[in-house]
Amino acid sequence: MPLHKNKSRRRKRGLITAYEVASLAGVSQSAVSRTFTFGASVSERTREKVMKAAKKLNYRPNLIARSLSTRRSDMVGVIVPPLENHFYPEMLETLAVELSRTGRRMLLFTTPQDSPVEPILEDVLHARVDALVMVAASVSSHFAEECQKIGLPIVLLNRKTDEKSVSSVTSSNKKGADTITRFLLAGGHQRFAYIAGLESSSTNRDREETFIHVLAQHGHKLVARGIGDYVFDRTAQVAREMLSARVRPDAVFCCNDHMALAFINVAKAEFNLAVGKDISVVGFDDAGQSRWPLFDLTTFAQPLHKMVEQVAKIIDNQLAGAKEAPEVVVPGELVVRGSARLPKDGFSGPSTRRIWTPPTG
Amino acid sequence: MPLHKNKSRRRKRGLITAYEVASLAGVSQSAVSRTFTFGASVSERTREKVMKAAKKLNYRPNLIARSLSTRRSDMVGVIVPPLENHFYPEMLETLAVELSRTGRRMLLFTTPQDSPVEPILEDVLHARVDALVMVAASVSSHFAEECQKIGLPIVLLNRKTDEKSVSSVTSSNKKGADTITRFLLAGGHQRFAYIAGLESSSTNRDREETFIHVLAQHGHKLVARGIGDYVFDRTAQVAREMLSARVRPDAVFCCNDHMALAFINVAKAEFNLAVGKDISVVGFDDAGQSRWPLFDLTTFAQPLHKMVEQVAKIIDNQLAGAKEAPEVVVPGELVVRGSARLPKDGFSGPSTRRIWTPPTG
DNA sequence: GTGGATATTGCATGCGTATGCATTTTGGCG
DNA sequence: CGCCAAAATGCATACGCATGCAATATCCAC
Repeated sequence: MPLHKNKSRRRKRGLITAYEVASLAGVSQSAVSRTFTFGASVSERTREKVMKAAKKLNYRPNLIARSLSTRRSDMVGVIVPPLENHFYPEMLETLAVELSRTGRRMLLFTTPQDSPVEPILEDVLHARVDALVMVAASVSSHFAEECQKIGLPIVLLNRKTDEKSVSSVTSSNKKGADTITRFLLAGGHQRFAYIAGLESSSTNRDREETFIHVLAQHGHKLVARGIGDYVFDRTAQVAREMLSARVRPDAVFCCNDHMALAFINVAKAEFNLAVGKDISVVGFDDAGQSRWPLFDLTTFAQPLHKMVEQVAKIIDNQLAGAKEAPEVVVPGELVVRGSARLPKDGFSGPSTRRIWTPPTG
Repeated sequence: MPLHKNKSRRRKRGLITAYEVASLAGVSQSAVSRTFTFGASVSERTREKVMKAAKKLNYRPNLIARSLSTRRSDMVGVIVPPLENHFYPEMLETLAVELSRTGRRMLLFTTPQDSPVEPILEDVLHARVDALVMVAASVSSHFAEECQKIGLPIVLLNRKTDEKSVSSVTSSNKKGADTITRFLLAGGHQRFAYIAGLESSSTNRDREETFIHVLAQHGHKLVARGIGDYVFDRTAQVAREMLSARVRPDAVFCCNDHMALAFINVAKAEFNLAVGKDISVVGFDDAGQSRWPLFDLTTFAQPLHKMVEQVAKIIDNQLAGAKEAPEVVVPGELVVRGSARLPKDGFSGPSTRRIWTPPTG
């Protein structure tokens, strides 16, 4: 059956290859490869011939094949926590831009609420990414070792770890919590409450410990504490209980903006409170919604761009052979809006963005 | 020097290969490959030997190499619009789960506000993804042809197109707008306003045209119209103008929830209006924030999961060789909350989730 | 012009897996 | 125990590109 013999490899997905371009351009496949490899040695004349042929055939190097050959995929695995907290979509977008800027692509993995990351990590490993960014997640020592063994750089974003082989980028959580506490104290508050995120998270620990500590230094302790687990609905429930209690706090520090937003929702909509007057609420992150008129949240801003830049830099260094896994802490600042009563002084910055720093001394 | 002869190629990133597993298991590399290829022909005995060796060496097939060989990357390119609108992070998460469920990984590309997708598409193409999902974006005919030529399935999500080679999944925009309009009419409203998204989007066209049309059928026309471009700040500005105008609308249909939230923010925080009483605001999507106490937004819910399931199904079919590019429309429903004055009747559904449908006839 | 240094080029091979094909083994049945 | 179909296995090669190495071509100074 010669009919079937039609071996014209009708490749459905098979695109133009370097060989075909080489053939059309009258050069070797190597020349084509070199034309598309930055820094390779090709004469201008050859390059032009190749480019012309490539354009004509609409050729682009097959990145899969390139990866196999170079043993680099130029892909970075990114693991994100539940995106309900809008700070993370923002981080994700920032990360996407930054990775793209450094010539890498992003393989995204999400983690459902309350579920462990471990199973996902398996997937990520086999995808042959060049590096791994874990947003607001932690790593087991087992996995950390595993990755170190195969030379896969891991960067934690918005979390820290004790693993020496794992890098991390956070903002100054302790400094932030310290500033917030002093800000609330300077505002003359008396009854402090804390709403915790996941208690296992380093971020929560740093912020809460500092809050408690500085309060204690000034002779205060919490009148209430709730656990929101970084989840809106749980936090809303905590808020209801806290606002219904005999002793109602007049200053609530929420471990992140997302929970602060939940708190404000309940305070305003269900308890008809004037937030910023009847009760002060502060958050941490400076997620976009904090600027929404209904929230107008005073919060310690994490410098998203700088943090993400650091992530990219760490990845670059590690892939370039750096051995140390840095633990980067980027400074943030307290953005003052209307959700908390104001101290008399300590303000700075342009009028559009009010920054507060504790009085020195 | 037998010592040095230990040619154990200390590859930095090079992991265990099928050959090494084969060697340890005492079989051929083919056997190893077959063990890890679903449906391949291997005896139970061989499989066990291989698995044992694989486990011992911590081996997993190199997906890059597999892709090169099979000409399938099992990656789907996903292009998302700015995530400021929280409906999209939700969609993204849903999509991530669904893709993962069907054994695919997600290569994510974001698009900055107000910038064209075209340049990104180039990137995506060269990444050798098996399919492309474009969320709330449109395609040029040029690109559509290009993709069809190389057999790359494209699915638009939350947008339609005239390109016959491009699939799309949307919810019933016209039905939704129709229901919303009748709901507002049944609620006895008199002065209608519309806030448009990007005027070039099919979604906006469908919703706006239907709104205008049904209003006209009942002898009404808009008293105001603004363009929010799906952007919070622009919408807030539009809201300010609209609420300051001589004739203030009593029913505002926002083309999506995100803009409705912006509108409510301004109405409540800046104009001190009781939304749902002084003025009715409805949206479209049922983004998570719509349920927040401060918004309590009445909105036409797009069935996120079903839509995403359809996307996965289309991809499966296309990769299995299907030629038609379906245009799927999934039905949604009006979720009634407190942001708009209620009609007397027409309600159904469990008490926890109030659904309204226009009275028949 | 000439020699030698330098830039360019092509050849051949490797990256790690999947798979067609030929061969061997297994299993079922008489 | 033998025979045949079916299952299992191994061999060899392709996937598309990058790159070390050796062979040429080019360039520059003298």
